[in-house]
Amino acid sequence: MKGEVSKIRQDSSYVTEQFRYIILATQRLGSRLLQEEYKKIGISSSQSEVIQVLKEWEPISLKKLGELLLCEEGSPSRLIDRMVKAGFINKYRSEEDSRYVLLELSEKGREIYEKIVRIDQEFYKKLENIFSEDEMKQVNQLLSKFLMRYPVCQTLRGRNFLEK
Amino acid sequence: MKGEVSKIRQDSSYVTEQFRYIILATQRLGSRLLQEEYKKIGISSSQSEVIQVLKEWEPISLKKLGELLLCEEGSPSRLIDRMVKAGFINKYRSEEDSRYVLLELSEKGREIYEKIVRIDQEFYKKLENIFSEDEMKQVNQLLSKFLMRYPVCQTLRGRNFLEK
DNA sequence: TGTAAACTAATGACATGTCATTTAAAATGA
DNA sequence: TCATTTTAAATGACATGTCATTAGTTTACA
Repeated sequence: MKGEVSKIRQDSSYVTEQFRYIILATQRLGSRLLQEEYKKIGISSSQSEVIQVLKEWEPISLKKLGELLLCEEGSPSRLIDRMVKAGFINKYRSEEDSRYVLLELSEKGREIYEKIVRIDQEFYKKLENIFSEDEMKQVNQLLSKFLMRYPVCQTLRGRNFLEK
Repeated sequence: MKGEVSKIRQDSSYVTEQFRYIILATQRLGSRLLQEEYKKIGISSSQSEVIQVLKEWEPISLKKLGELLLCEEGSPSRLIDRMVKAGFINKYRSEEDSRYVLLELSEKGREIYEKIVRIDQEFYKKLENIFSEDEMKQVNQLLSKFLMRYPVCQTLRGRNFLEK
């Protein structure tokens, strides 16, 4: 029986395949759990990430934002337009260089930032109930070996999630 | 300076936040690297997953497929329609129960399956150059603690990526 | 000084993922 | 036997992610 055969595979390729899908599943599940909470305050995960990056680096250009975001590459124009429309962000052209758009959180954006922080802290508590700090540190260090070989490590360093 | 402050954080919440984003970055990077390869043979990651699931479980209903896929929940009608259109999959109504649609790989689907396997094996070799088998096993076991608490573990067990 | 190159942002087009709703078929129960 | 409930699939609507192209501004260089 076909399903049965793969059940007993223990070759390294299988472990690697398992690794790949477990990382995928973990990310998706984590993302879904957070989306459920963010939805209650009327934002998406991507918007949450934008708000947190703005809180820390505002005012910031669209390009710089794009460099710091994990959720999208390039110029996140449409995501930002929707957030401007929703009232979370103020956007204006730079007076010094009209190529640049500058972004900052609005009052509403600051308010929702506080809610995001609470949601994230609750989510982190859930994770901390499952994993010890050492276990997470170990995973962080191990996966960093992979991440450091690619340009995404710049984004992570920019966000202080990876050391130099 | 705001960026500086978070750089020296070592509290557990920070480790957890780091963990969250490193998992996200790892999944996205892995996904992107694979997409680059899959693109060369004219498919997407989701289509690749569908083809691999069909190869192993065909013929299969849309609903069953949806249960086994990590890339989408519910009834993946549109993804399948595009793959039927592209010639990878044959689709027909069940004679026993017309609610069911049954799916199987076409000849073209079988051919591309062989290419997918090669792409995946190359990708796994890359991962195996970075991580030892023990390291990946450890990550698999650790993240399983999280996955097992949620329904996604059924999907993973169905795919033989999680033990009972 | 004027042109070309480089840079930033926006847009087009499409696939994907999510959530809700609708449609059609089968099962259940009175 | 018929009405109701359940099930499987399809569709609507929207946000997101990707890749390519376009438009406008600034910089560089001859």
